[in-house]
Amino acid sequence: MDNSDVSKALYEIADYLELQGVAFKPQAYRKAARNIEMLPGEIADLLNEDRLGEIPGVGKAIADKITELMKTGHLEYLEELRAKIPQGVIDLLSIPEIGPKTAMVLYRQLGIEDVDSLKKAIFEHRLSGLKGFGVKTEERILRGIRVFESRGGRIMLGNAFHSANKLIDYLRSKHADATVSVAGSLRRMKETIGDIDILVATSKPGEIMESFVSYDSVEDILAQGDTKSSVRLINGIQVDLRAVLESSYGAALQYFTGSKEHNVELRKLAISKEMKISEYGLFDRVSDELVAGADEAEVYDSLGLQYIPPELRENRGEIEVAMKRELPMLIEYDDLLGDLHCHTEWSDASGTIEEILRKASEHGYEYVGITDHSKSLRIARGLSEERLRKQIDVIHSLREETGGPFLLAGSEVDVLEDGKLDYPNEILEQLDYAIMSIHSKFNLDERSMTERIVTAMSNDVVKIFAHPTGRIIGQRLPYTFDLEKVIESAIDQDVALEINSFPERLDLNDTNVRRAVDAGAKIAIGSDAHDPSQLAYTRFGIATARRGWAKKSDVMNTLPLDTLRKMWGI
DNA sequence: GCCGTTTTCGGCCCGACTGTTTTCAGTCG
Repeated sequence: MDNSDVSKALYEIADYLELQGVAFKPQAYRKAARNIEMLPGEIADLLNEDRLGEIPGVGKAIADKITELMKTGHLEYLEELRAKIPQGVIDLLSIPEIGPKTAMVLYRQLGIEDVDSLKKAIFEHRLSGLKGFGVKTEERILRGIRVFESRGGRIMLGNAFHSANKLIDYLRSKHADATVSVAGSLRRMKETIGDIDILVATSKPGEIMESFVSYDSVEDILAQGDTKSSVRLINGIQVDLRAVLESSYGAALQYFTGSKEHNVELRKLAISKEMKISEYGLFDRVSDELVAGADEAEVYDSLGLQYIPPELRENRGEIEVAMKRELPMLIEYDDLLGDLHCHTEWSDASGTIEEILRKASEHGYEYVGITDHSKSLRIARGLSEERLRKQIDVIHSLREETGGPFLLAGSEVDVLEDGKLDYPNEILEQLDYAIMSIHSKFNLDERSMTERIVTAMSNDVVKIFAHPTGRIIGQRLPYTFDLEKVIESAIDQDVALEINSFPERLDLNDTNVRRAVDAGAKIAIGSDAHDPSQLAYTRFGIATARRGWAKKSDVMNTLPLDTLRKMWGI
Protein backbone atom coordinates (compact mmCIF):
# COMPACT_ATOMS: atom_id res chain seq x y z
CA MET A 1 0.00 0.00 0.00
CA ASP A 2 2.01 3.00 -1.23
CA ASN A 3 1.31 6.64 -2.06
CA SER A 4 -0.26 5.89 -5.41
CA ASP A 5 -2.57 3.18 -3.98
CA VAL A 6 -3.86 5.68 -1.44
CA SER A 7 -4.36 8.50 -3.92
CA LYS A 8 -6.10 6.09 -6.30
CA ALA A 9 -8.63 5.17 -3.62
CA LEU A 10 -9.26 8.85 -2.86
CA TYR A 11 -9.76 9.66 -6.54
CA GLU A 12 -12.23 6.81 -6.75
CA ILE A 13 -14.18 8.16 -3.79
CA ALA A 14 -14.26 11.57 -5.48
CA ASP A 15 -15.67 10.04 -8.67
CA TYR A 16 -18.41 8.19 -6.78
CA LEU A 17 -19.39 11.27 -4.81
CA GLU A 18 -19.50 13.28 -7.99
CA LEU A 19 -21.79 10.72 -9.62
CA GLN A 20 -24.09 11.03 -6.63
CA GLY A 21 -24.20 14.78 -7.14
CA VAL A 22 -22.49 15.54 -3.84
CA ALA A 23 -21.11 19.07 -3.83
CA PHE A 24 -17.57 20.13 -2.82
CA LYS A 25 -16.48 16.84 -1.32
CA PRO A 26 -15.18 15.54 -4.65
CA GLN A 27 -12.81 18.51 -4.91
CA ALA A 28 -11.69 17.96 -1.33
CA TYR A 29 -10.88 14.29 -1.98
CA ARG A 30 -9.13 15.10 -5.26
CA LYS A 31 -7.02 17.78 -3.65
CA ALA A 32 -5.88 15.36 -0.97
CA ALA A 33 -5.23 12.68 -3.60
CA ARG A 34 -3.13 15.05 -5.72
CA ASN A 35 -1.04 16.14 -2.78
CA ILE A 36 -0.39 12.54 -1.79
CA GLU A 37 0.68 11.79 -5.37
CA MET A 38 3.23 14.60 -5.19
CA LEU A 39 4.51 13.67 -1.77
CA PRO A 40 8.32 13.46 -1.83
CA GLY A 41 8.48 10.72 0.81
CA GLU A 42 6.48 7.62 1.73
CA ILE A 43 3.01 8.12 3.17
CA ALA A 44 3.63 5.05 5.35
CA ASP A 45 6.26 7.05 7.24
CA LEU A 46 3.81 9.90 7.84
CA LEU A 47 1.23 7.41 9.07
CA ASN A 48 3.70 5.83 11.51
CA GLU A 49 4.69 9.23 12.86
CA ASP A 50 1.03 10.30 13.12
CA ARG A 51 1.64 13.20 10.74
CA LEU A 52 -0.96 12.58 8.00
CA GLY A 53 -2.64 15.85 8.92
CA GLU A 54 0.40 17.74 7.69
CA ILE A 55 -0.46 16.85 4.11
CA PRO A 56 -2.34 19.81 2.63
CA GLY A 57 -5.97 18.93 2.08
CA VAL A 58 -5.94 16.07 4.55
CA GLY A 59 -8.09 16.71 7.62
CA LYS A 60 -9.42 14.35 10.24
CA ALA A 61 -11.96 12.52 8.09
CA ILE A 62 -9.57 11.76 5.23
CA ALA A 63 -6.72 10.95 7.62
CA ASP A 64 -8.95 8.35 9.30
CA LYS A 65 -9.80 6.81 5.94
CA ILE A 66 -6.14 6.67 4.92
CA THR A 67 -5.30 5.03 8.24
CA GLU A 68 -7.99 2.40 7.86
CA LEU A 69 -6.97 1.71 4.29
CA MET A 70 -3.29 1.33 5.10
CA LYS A 71 -3.72 -0.71 8.24
CA THR A 72 -6.34 -3.13 6.92
CA GLY A 73 -5.95 -2.87 3.15
CA HIS A 74 -9.67 -2.21 3.10
CA LEU A 75 -11.85 0.90 3.28
CA GLU A 76 -15.44 0.36 4.33
CA TYR A 77 -16.60 3.76 3.09
CA LEU A 78 -15.30 3.05 -0.41
CA GLU A 79 -16.85 -0.42 -0.39
CA GLU A 80 -20.22 1.09 0.43
CA LEU A 81 -19.92 3.51 -2.46
CA ARG A 82 -18.91 0.69 -4.78
CA ALA A 83 -21.96 -1.32 -3.72
CA LYS A 84 -24.27 1.49 -4.79
CA ILE A 85 -22.92 2.16 -8.28
CA PRO A 86 -21.02 -0.27 -10.51
CA GLN A 87 -17.42 0.64 -11.29
CA GLY A 88 -18.11 0.71 -15.02
CA VAL A 89 -20.11 3.90 -14.59
CA ILE A 90 -16.93 5.62 -13.39
CA ASP A 91 -15.15 4.49 -16.54
CA LEU A 92 -17.81 6.28 -18.56
CA LEU A 93 -16.57 9.56 -17.05
CA SER A 94 -13.33 9.31 -19.02
CA ILE A 95 -15.27 9.62 -22.27
CA PRO A 96 -15.32 13.24 -23.45
CA GLU A 97 -18.83 14.74 -23.41
CA ILE A 98 -19.88 12.45 -20.57
CA GLY A 99 -19.90 13.99 -17.12
CA PRO A 100 -21.45 12.76 -13.89
CA LYS A 101 -25.01 13.76 -14.75
CA THR A 102 -25.01 12.05 -18.13
CA ALA A 103 -23.31 8.94 -16.78
CA MET A 104 -25.93 8.54 -14.07
CA VAL A 105 -28.85 9.03 -16.46
CA LEU A 106 -27.36 6.42 -18.80
CA TYR A 107 -26.94 4.01 -15.91
CA ARG A 108 -30.26 4.60 -14.16
CA GLN A 109 -32.50 4.80 -17.22
CA LEU A 110 -30.76 2.41 -19.61
CA GLY A 111 -28.63 0.25 -17.35
CA ILE A 112 -25.45 1.23 -19.25
CA GLU A 113 -22.27 0.30 -17.36
CA ASP A 114 -19.56 0.18 -20.04
CA VAL A 115 -18.46 1.66 -23.35
CA ASP A 116 -19.68 -1.25 -25.45
CA SER A 117 -23.23 -1.20 -24.14
CA LEU A 118 -23.20 2.59 -24.58
CA LYS A 119 -22.22 2.20 -28.23
CA LYS A 120 -24.93 -0.38 -28.74
CA ALA A 121 -27.54 1.91 -27.18
CA ILE A 122 -26.49 4.75 -29.46
CA PHE A 123 -26.73 2.60 -32.58
CA GLU A 124 -30.21 1.55 -31.49
CA HIS A 125 -31.08 5.24 -30.89
CA ARG A 126 -32.15 4.51 -27.36
CA LEU A 127 -30.59 7.70 -25.98
CA SER A 128 -32.71 10.10 -28.00
CA GLY A 129 -35.77 8.83 -26.20
CA LEU A 130 -34.51 10.18 -22.89
CA LYS A 131 -35.54 13.55 -21.54
CA GLY A 132 -33.03 16.20 -22.53
CA PHE A 133 -31.33 13.94 -25.09
CA GLY A 134 -31.68 14.47 -28.84
CA VAL A 135 -30.12 13.03 -31.97
CA LYS A 136 -27.31 15.60 -31.78
CA THR A 137 -26.44 14.51 -28.30
CA GLU A 138 -26.17 10.93 -29.49
CA GLU A 139 -23.81 12.02 -32.25
CA ARG A 140 -21.76 14.09 -29.83
CA ILE A 141 -21.32 11.22 -27.41
CA LEU A 142 -20.41 8.91 -30.27
CA ARG A 143 -17.69 11.39 -31.32
CA GLY A 144 -16.53 11.45 -27.72
CA ILE A 145 -16.23 7.66 -27.76
CA ARG A 146 -14.12 7.85 -30.92
CA VAL A 147 -11.78 10.38 -29.30
CA PHE A 148 -11.64 8.20 -26.21
CA GLU A 149 -10.80 5.08 -28.20
CA SER A 150 -8.27 6.73 -30.49
CA ARG A 151 -6.27 8.65 -27.93
CA GLY A 152 -5.36 5.60 -25.84
CA GLY A 153 -3.56 7.83 -23.39
CA ARG A 154 -1.59 11.03 -23.66
CA ILE A 155 0.72 12.16 -26.44
CA MET A 156 4.46 12.43 -25.91
CA LEU A 157 5.75 16.00 -25.69
CA GLY A 158 8.01 15.52 -28.72
CA ASN A 159 5.13 14.48 -30.99
CA ALA A 160 2.74 17.18 -29.83
CA PHE A 161 5.48 19.79 -30.25
CA HIS A 162 5.88 18.87 -33.90
CA SER A 163 2.13 18.86 -34.70
CA ALA A 164 1.59 22.15 -32.90
CA ASN A 165 4.43 23.94 -34.66
CA LYS A 166 3.16 22.89 -38.08
CA LEU A 167 -0.32 24.15 -37.29
CA ILE A 168 0.99 27.40 -35.82
CA ASP A 169 3.12 28.01 -38.93
CA TYR A 170 0.03 27.48 -41.06
CA LEU A 171 -2.07 29.94 -39.04
CA ARG A 172 0.71 32.54 -39.08
CA SER A 173 1.11 32.20 -42.83
CA LYS A 174 -2.59 32.87 -43.37
CA HIS A 175 -2.95 35.63 -40.79
CA ALA A 176 0.22 37.66 -40.64
CA ASP A 177 -1.38 40.32 -38.43
CA ALA A 178 -2.48 37.88 -35.71
CA THR A 179 -0.38 36.85 -32.72
CA VAL A 180 -0.33 33.05 -32.46
CA SER A 181 1.05 31.20 -29.47
CA VAL A 182 0.99 27.75 -28.00
CA ALA A 183 -0.63 27.48 -24.53
CA GLY A 184 -1.70 24.66 -22.24
CA SER A 185 0.46 21.78 -21.06
CA LEU A 186 2.53 22.07 -24.23
CA ARG A 187 3.67 25.56 -23.24
CA ARG A 188 4.43 24.19 -19.78
CA MET A 189 6.44 21.47 -21.58
CA LYS A 190 4.88 18.66 -19.62
CA GLU A 191 6.25 15.25 -20.57
CA THR A 192 2.92 14.16 -21.98
CA ILE A 193 0.18 16.30 -23.48
CA GLY A 194 -3.57 15.69 -23.34
CA ASP A 195 -4.39 18.02 -26.21
CA ILE A 196 -2.87 21.00 -27.98
CA ASP A 197 -4.03 24.49 -26.96
CA ILE A 198 -3.40 27.42 -29.25
CA LEU A 199 -4.13 31.05 -28.51
CA VAL A 200 -4.58 33.80 -31.09
CA ALA A 201 -4.84 37.54 -30.57
CA THR A 202 -6.84 39.02 -33.42
CA SER A 203 -9.52 41.54 -34.26
CA LYS A 204 -11.05 39.11 -36.77
CA PRO A 205 -11.74 35.90 -34.82
CA GLY A 206 -14.22 34.55 -37.37
CA GLU A 207 -11.60 34.39 -40.11
CA ILE A 208 -9.08 32.62 -37.87
CA MET A 209 -11.67 30.05 -36.85
CA GLU A 210 -12.53 29.44 -40.49
CA SER A 211 -8.85 28.85 -41.37
CA PHE A 212 -8.44 26.64 -38.34
CA VAL A 213 -11.30 24.25 -39.07
CA SER A 214 -10.32 24.03 -42.73
CA TYR A 215 -6.71 23.07 -41.93
CA ASP A 216 -5.55 20.07 -44.01
CA SER A 217 -5.04 17.67 -41.13
CA VAL A 218 -8.41 18.27 -39.48
CA GLU A 219 -10.47 15.09 -39.37
CA ASP A 220 -13.43 16.23 -37.31
CA ILE A 221 -14.79 19.56 -36.06
CA LEU A 222 -15.90 19.14 -32.46
CA ALA A 223 -17.02 22.71 -31.80
CA GLN A 224 -16.85 26.04 -33.60
CA GLY A 225 -17.60 29.42 -32.10
CA ASP A 226 -16.27 32.96 -32.36
CA THR A 227 -13.84 32.75 -29.46
CA LYS A 228 -13.29 29.01 -29.19
CA SER A 229 -13.15 26.03 -31.53
CA SER A 230 -12.04 22.43 -31.18
CA VAL A 231 -10.97 19.92 -33.80
CA ARG A 232 -9.55 16.45 -33.90
CA LEU A 233 -6.60 15.96 -36.26
CA ILE A 234 -6.15 12.85 -38.41
CA ASN A 235 -3.44 11.67 -36.01
CA GLY A 236 -6.06 11.66 -33.23
CA ILE A 237 -4.74 14.72 -31.40
CA GLN A 238 -7.38 17.19 -30.24
CA VAL A 239 -6.59 20.87 -30.76
CA ASP A 240 -8.40 23.74 -29.06
CA LEU A 241 -8.06 27.22 -30.51
CA ARG A 242 -9.08 30.35 -28.63
CA ALA A 243 -9.23 33.83 -30.04
CA VAL A 244 -9.04 37.03 -27.98
CA LEU A 245 -8.40 40.73 -28.54
CA GLU A 246 -4.85 42.08 -28.20
CA SER A 247 -5.96 43.97 -25.09
CA SER A 248 -6.52 40.73 -23.19
CA TYR A 249 -3.83 38.61 -24.84
CA GLY A 250 -1.61 38.42 -21.75
CA ALA A 251 -4.42 37.43 -19.43
CA ALA A 252 -5.66 34.88 -21.94
CA LEU A 253 -2.18 33.42 -22.37
CA GLN A 254 -1.88 33.12 -18.61
CA TYR A 255 -5.31 31.57 -18.34
CA PHE A 256 -4.94 29.04 -21.14
CA THR A 257 -1.44 28.03 -20.13
CA GLY A 258 -2.67 26.71 -16.80
CA SER A 259 -2.19 24.48 -15.08
CA LYS A 260 -5.72 24.35 -13.85
CA GLU A 261 -4.48 23.98 -10.27
CA HIS A 262 -2.11 26.93 -10.67
CA ASN A 263 -4.94 29.08 -12.01
CA VAL A 264 -7.28 28.15 -9.20
CA GLU A 265 -4.69 29.33 -6.69
CA LEU A 266 -4.12 32.50 -8.67
CA ARG A 267 -7.83 33.31 -8.68
CA LYS A 268 -8.04 32.79 -4.95
CA LEU A 269 -5.09 35.15 -4.56
CA ALA A 270 -6.87 37.69 -6.79
CA ILE A 271 -9.99 37.47 -4.61
CA SER A 272 -7.94 38.08 -1.47
CA LYS A 273 -6.67 41.27 -3.11
CA GLU A 274 -10.16 42.49 -4.05
CA MET A 275 -9.62 41.55 -7.69
CA LYS A 276 -10.86 38.91 -10.07
CA ILE A 277 -9.06 37.24 -12.92
CA SER A 278 -10.37 35.66 -16.08
CA GLU A 279 -9.14 35.18 -19.63
CA TYR A 280 -10.12 38.80 -20.28
CA GLY A 281 -7.93 40.35 -17.68
CA LEU A 282 -7.30 41.12 -14.08
CA PHE A 283 -10.08 43.39 -12.80
CA ASP A 284 -10.80 45.38 -9.69
CA ARG A 285 -13.68 43.56 -8.04
CA VAL A 286 -15.44 46.71 -6.95
CA SER A 287 -14.98 49.15 -9.83
CA ASP A 288 -14.67 46.44 -12.51
CA GLU A 289 -11.73 48.41 -13.89
CA LEU A 290 -9.05 46.59 -15.88
CA VAL A 291 -5.82 46.25 -13.88
CA ALA A 292 -3.79 44.17 -16.35
CA GLY A 293 -4.57 42.24 -19.51
CA ALA A 294 -2.38 42.79 -22.56
CA ASP A 295 0.83 41.55 -21.01
CA GLU A 296 1.22 38.28 -19.14
CA ALA A 297 4.05 39.47 -16.91
CA GLU A 298 1.90 42.43 -15.81
CA VAL A 299 -0.82 40.06 -14.64
CA TYR A 300 1.65 38.38 -12.28
CA ASP A 301 3.16 41.68 -11.25
CA SER A 302 -0.23 43.20 -10.43
CA LEU A 303 -0.94 40.23 -8.17
CA GLY A 304 2.27 41.01 -6.30
CA LEU A 305 4.10 38.06 -7.83
CA GLN A 306 7.41 37.59 -9.53
CA TYR A 307 6.90 36.37 -13.12
CA ILE A 308 6.44 32.60 -13.01
CA PRO A 309 7.82 30.76 -16.06
CA PRO A 310 5.23 28.40 -17.66
CA GLU A 311 7.25 25.30 -16.77
CA LEU A 312 6.76 25.99 -13.04
CA ARG A 313 3.01 26.54 -13.12
CA GLU A 314 1.90 23.29 -11.52
CA ASN A 315 0.87 24.52 -8.08
CA ARG A 316 3.90 22.91 -6.50
CA GLY A 317 4.73 25.87 -4.30
CA GLU A 318 5.71 28.30 -7.07
CA ILE A 319 3.13 30.90 -6.08
CA GLU A 320 4.31 31.13 -2.46
CA VAL A 321 7.93 31.39 -3.59
CA ALA A 322 7.05 34.00 -6.26
CA MET A 323 5.33 36.02 -3.56
CA LYS A 324 8.67 36.23 -1.76
CA ARG A 325 10.41 36.90 -5.08
CA GLU A 326 12.67 33.93 -4.53
CA LEU A 327 12.11 31.86 -7.68
CA PRO A 328 15.37 30.40 -9.01
CA MET A 329 16.90 31.72 -12.23
CA LEU A 330 16.07 28.67 -14.33
CA ILE A 331 18.44 27.23 -16.91
CA GLU A 332 17.67 28.78 -20.31
CA TYR A 333 17.07 26.96 -23.59
CA ASP A 334 20.39 28.17 -25.03
CA ASP A 335 22.56 27.53 -21.97
CA LEU A 336 24.04 24.18 -23.01
CA LEU A 337 27.63 24.35 -24.26
CA GLY A 338 27.86 20.71 -25.23
CA ASP A 339 26.16 17.34 -25.47
CA LEU A 340 27.80 14.42 -23.68
CA HIS A 341 25.50 11.59 -24.80
CA CYS A 342 25.49 10.80 -28.55
CA HIS A 343 25.47 7.57 -30.54
CA THR A 344 26.75 6.85 -34.03
CA GLU A 345 26.64 4.09 -36.62
CA TRP A 346 29.53 2.46 -34.72
CA SER A 347 26.78 0.96 -32.53
CA ASP A 348 23.00 1.16 -33.02
CA ALA A 349 22.52 4.68 -34.40
CA SER A 350 22.56 6.25 -37.83
CA GLY A 351 25.07 8.94 -38.72
CA THR A 352 28.84 9.19 -38.52
CA ILE A 353 31.04 10.84 -35.92
CA GLU A 354 31.70 13.62 -38.44
CA GLU A 355 27.97 14.22 -38.87
CA ILE A 356 27.49 14.47 -35.11
CA LEU A 357 30.34 16.95 -35.03
CA ARG A 358 28.74 19.07 -37.76
CA LYS A 359 25.38 19.08 -35.96
CA ALA A 360 27.08 20.01 -32.69
CA SER A 361 28.70 22.89 -34.51
CA GLU A 362 25.28 24.05 -35.81
CA HIS A 363 24.02 24.01 -32.22
CA GLY A 364 26.92 26.30 -31.31
CA TYR A 365 28.45 23.77 -28.90
CA GLU A 366 32.01 23.96 -27.56
CA TYR A 367 32.23 20.19 -27.21
CA VAL A 368 30.43 16.96 -27.99
CA GLY A 369 30.95 13.46 -26.60
CA ILE A 370 30.61 10.23 -28.55
CA THR A 371 29.19 7.53 -26.30
CA ASP A 372 28.33 4.37 -28.15
CA HIS A 373 27.09 1.25 -26.38
CA SER A 374 29.34 -1.25 -24.63
CA LYS A 375 30.00 -4.85 -25.58
CA SER A 376 27.28 -6.67 -23.58
CA LEU A 377 24.49 -4.77 -25.26
CA ARG A 378 24.57 -7.01 -28.31
CA ILE A 379 21.14 -5.92 -29.52
CA ALA A 380 22.57 -2.42 -29.98
CA ARG A 381 25.77 -3.71 -31.61
CA GLY A 382 27.77 -2.72 -28.56
CA LEU A 383 31.46 -2.10 -29.28
CA SER A 384 33.97 -4.87 -28.56
CA GLU A 385 37.09 -3.81 -26.67
CA GLU A 386 38.99 -3.83 -29.92
CA ARG A 387 36.46 -1.62 -31.74
CA LEU A 388 36.30 0.79 -28.83
CA ARG A 389 40.11 1.16 -28.96
CA LYS A 390 39.80 1.83 -32.66
CA GLN A 391 37.03 4.39 -32.13
CA ILE A 392 39.13 6.22 -29.55
CA ASP A 393 41.94 6.46 -32.13
CA VAL A 394 39.55 7.78 -34.78
CA ILE A 395 38.23 10.39 -32.34
CA HIS A 396 41.75 11.49 -31.42
CA SER A 397 42.76 11.94 -35.03
CA LEU A 398 39.50 13.76 -35.93
CA ARG A 399 40.16 16.01 -32.98
CA GLU A 400 43.47 17.10 -34.54
CA GLU A 401 42.17 17.90 -37.99
CA THR A 402 38.91 19.74 -37.34
CA GLY A 403 38.10 23.08 -35.86
CA GLY A 404 34.60 23.36 -34.39
CA PRO A 405 33.44 21.65 -31.22
CA PHE A 406 35.97 19.62 -29.24
CA LEU A 407 35.38 15.91 -29.68
CA LEU A 408 35.35 13.82 -26.52
CA ALA A 409 35.84 10.06 -26.44
CA GLY A 410 33.24 8.52 -24.17
CA SER A 411 31.22 5.36 -23.83
CA GLU A 412 27.79 4.44 -22.54
CA VAL A 413 28.88 1.50 -20.45
CA ASP A 414 26.44 -1.11 -19.20
CA VAL A 415 26.34 -1.77 -15.49
CA LEU A 416 26.44 -5.54 -14.97
CA GLU A 417 24.32 -7.30 -12.37
CA ASP A 418 27.04 -7.12 -9.71
CA GLY A 419 27.74 -3.40 -10.25
CA LYS A 420 30.88 -3.93 -12.31
CA LEU A 421 31.26 -2.05 -15.59
CA ASP A 422 31.14 -3.75 -18.95
CA TYR A 423 34.81 -2.96 -19.86
CA PRO A 424 38.00 -3.56 -17.89
CA ASN A 425 39.57 -0.50 -16.31
CA GLU A 426 42.61 -0.40 -18.59
CA ILE A 427 40.33 0.45 -21.52
CA LEU A 428 38.03 2.73 -19.58
CA GLU A 429 41.05 4.77 -18.54
CA GLN A 430 41.74 5.65 -22.15
CA LEU A 431 38.35 7.36 -22.40
CA ASP A 432 37.72 10.99 -21.51
CA TYR A 433 34.73 9.80 -19.47
CA ALA A 434 32.14 7.06 -19.17
CA ILE A 435 28.37 7.19 -18.83
CA MET A 436 26.97 4.31 -16.81
CA SER A 437 23.55 2.91 -17.55
CA ILE A 438 21.35 -0.07 -16.86
CA HIS A 439 19.96 -1.97 -19.82
CA SER A 440 19.51 -5.45 -18.34
CA LYS A 441 18.37 -7.31 -15.24
CA PHE A 442 15.68 -4.77 -14.37
CA ASN A 443 14.02 -7.04 -11.85
CA LEU A 444 16.48 -7.00 -8.96
CA ASP A 445 15.05 -6.26 -5.53
CA GLU A 446 15.42 -2.73 -4.17
CA ARG A 447 18.52 -3.41 -2.08
CA SER A 448 20.44 -5.24 -4.79
CA MET A 449 19.58 -2.66 -7.44
CA THR A 450 20.62 0.24 -5.20
CA GLU A 451 23.85 -1.57 -4.33
CA ARG A 452 24.48 -2.29 -8.02
CA ILE A 453 24.14 1.41 -8.91
CA VAL A 454 26.20 2.70 -5.99
CA THR A 455 29.00 0.24 -6.76
CA ALA A 456 29.14 1.33 -10.40
CA MET A 457 29.25 4.98 -9.36
CA SER A 458 32.35 4.41 -7.28
CA ASN A 459 34.38 3.86 -10.46
CA ASP A 460 36.33 7.07 -11.10
CA VAL A 461 35.86 7.06 -14.85
CA VAL A 462 32.07 7.28 -14.46
CA LYS A 463 30.91 10.90 -14.69
CA ILE A 464 27.23 10.49 -15.62
CA PHE A 465 24.44 8.08 -14.71
CA ALA A 466 22.19 7.90 -17.80
CA HIS A 467 18.37 7.62 -17.63
CA PRO A 468 18.64 6.81 -13.92
CA THR A 469 15.22 5.26 -13.30
CA GLY A 470 14.91 3.33 -16.57
CA ARG A 471 11.28 4.23 -17.08
CA ILE A 472 9.89 4.54 -20.59
CA ILE A 473 6.72 6.58 -20.78
CA GLY A 474 3.68 4.40 -21.38
CA GLN A 475 5.81 1.26 -21.74
CA ARG A 476 8.04 0.48 -18.80
CA LEU A 477 7.91 1.43 -15.14
CA PRO A 478 11.06 2.55 -13.32
CA TYR A 479 13.06 -0.28 -11.80
CA THR A 480 12.95 -0.49 -8.03
CA PHE A 481 15.76 1.24 -6.16
CA ASP A 482 16.36 3.81 -3.43
CA LEU A 483 16.59 7.12 -5.24
CA GLU A 484 17.59 9.04 -2.10
CA LYS A 485 20.61 6.81 -1.58
CA VAL A 486 21.57 7.04 -5.24
CA ILE A 487 21.36 10.85 -5.12
CA GLU A 488 23.58 10.85 -2.02
CA SER A 489 26.07 8.57 -3.68
CA ALA A 490 26.05 10.69 -6.85
CA ILE A 491 27.00 13.73 -4.76
CA ASP A 492 29.74 11.83 -2.90
CA GLN A 493 31.23 10.27 -6.02
CA ASP A 494 30.92 13.35 -8.28
CA VAL A 495 28.59 11.67 -10.72
CA ALA A 496 25.99 13.76 -12.54
CA LEU A 497 22.46 12.37 -12.87
CA GLU A 498 21.23 12.57 -16.42
CA ILE A 499 18.08 14.03 -17.80
CA ASN A 500 17.80 11.89 -20.88
CA SER A 501 16.13 14.10 -23.49
CA PHE A 502 14.54 11.35 -25.56
CA PRO A 503 10.78 12.13 -25.63
CA GLU A 504 9.79 8.68 -24.36
CA ARG A 505 12.36 8.77 -21.55
CA LEU A 506 12.70 12.26 -20.02
CA ASP A 507 14.40 10.48 -17.16
CA LEU A 508 15.02 11.88 -14.55
CA ASN A 509 11.54 13.38 -14.67
CA ASP A 510 10.63 16.83 -13.35
CA THR A 511 9.88 15.90 -9.74
CA ASN A 512 12.98 13.73 -9.42
CA VAL A 513 15.11 16.52 -10.87
CA ARG A 514 13.79 18.76 -8.14
CA ARG A 515 14.66 16.21 -5.47
CA ALA A 516 18.16 15.79 -6.88
CA VAL A 517 18.81 19.51 -7.26
CA ASP A 518 17.44 20.26 -3.79
CA ALA A 519 19.83 17.70 -2.36
CA GLY A 520 22.76 19.32 -4.19
CA ALA A 521 23.35 16.79 -6.97
CA LYS A 522 24.53 17.83 -10.42
CA ILE A 523 22.51 17.18 -13.55
CA ALA A 524 23.70 16.33 -17.07
CA ILE A 525 21.32 16.97 -19.97
CA GLY A 526 22.02 14.51 -22.77
CA SER A 527 20.26 14.07 -26.10
CA ASP A 528 20.97 10.30 -26.33
CA ALA A 529 20.82 11.06 -30.08
CA HIS A 530 20.60 7.98 -32.29
CA ASP A 531 20.59 10.23 -35.34
CA PRO A 532 22.41 13.55 -35.73
CA SER A 533 19.09 15.40 -36.07
CA GLN A 534 18.17 14.22 -32.57
CA LEU A 535 20.74 16.46 -30.94
CA ALA A 536 17.80 18.88 -30.96
CA TYR A 537 16.01 16.70 -28.37
CA THR A 538 17.93 18.48 -25.60
CA ARG A 539 15.19 21.11 -25.83
CA PHE A 540 12.92 18.63 -24.03
CA GLY A 541 15.62 17.78 -21.52
CA ILE A 542 16.12 21.45 -20.71
CA ALA A 543 12.36 21.82 -20.35
CA THR A 544 12.36 18.98 -17.84
CA ALA A 545 15.24 20.62 -15.95
CA ARG A 546 13.26 23.85 -15.79
CA ARG A 547 10.19 21.97 -14.58
CA GLY A 548 12.46 20.57 -11.87
CA TRP A 549 13.48 24.10 -10.82
CA ALA A 550 17.09 23.58 -12.02
CA LYS A 551 19.43 26.52 -12.47
CA LYS A 552 22.18 26.81 -15.04
CA SER A 553 24.73 26.12 -12.31
CA ASP A 554 23.05 22.79 -11.51
CA VAL A 555 23.75 21.46 -14.99
CA MET A 556 27.19 20.07 -15.80
CA ASN A 557 27.15 20.64 -19.55
CA THR A 558 26.53 24.36 -19.27
CA LEU A 559 30.20 24.62 -18.27
CA PRO A 560 32.80 25.80 -20.79
CA LEU A 561 35.16 23.06 -21.95
CA ASP A 562 38.18 24.03 -19.88
CA THR A 563 36.14 24.30 -16.67
CA LEU A 564 34.40 21.03 -17.44
CA ARG A 565 37.74 19.25 -17.86
CA LYS A 566 39.20 20.80 -14.74
CA MET A 567 36.21 20.35 -12.44
CA TRP A 568 35.06 16.98 -13.69
CA GLY A 569 38.33 15.42 -14.79
CA ILE A 570 36.96 14.78 -18.25
C1' DG B 1 -14.44 17.56 3.53
C1' DC B 2 -11.13 21.31 4.23
C1' DC B 3 -9.71 25.72 5.74
C1' DG B 4 -8.72 30.75 7.89
C1' DT B 5 -3.71 38.43 6.78
C1' DT B 6 -11.68 39.72 7.61
C1' DT B 7 -13.62 33.63 9.18
C1' DT B 8 -13.92 27.63 13.72
C1' DC B 9 -18.74 28.75 9.91
C1' DG B 10 -19.59 29.66 5.34
C1' DG B 11 -17.46 29.65 1.69
C1' DC B 12 -15.19 26.64 -2.02
C1' DC B 13 -12.69 29.77 -9.95
C1' DC B 14 -14.71 31.54 -14.24
C1' DG B 15 -16.50 31.69 -18.85
C1' DA B 16 -17.57 29.50 -23.72
C1' DC B 17 -20.06 26.22 -26.42
C1' DT B 18 -23.79 22.97 -27.35
C1' DG B 19 -28.27 21.24 -27.35
C1' DT B 20 -32.83 21.40 -26.23
C1' DT B 21 -34.59 24.55 -23.18
C1' DT B 22 -38.03 28.92 -24.20
C1' DT B 23 -34.27 30.63 -19.70
C1' DC B 24 -30.84 26.85 -18.74
C1' DA B 25 -28.11 22.56 -17.69
C1' DG B 26 -24.17 19.92 -18.75
C1' DT B 27 -19.45 19.63 -20.02
C1' DC B 28 -15.01 21.29 -20.71
C1' DG B 29 -10.71 23.51 -19.86
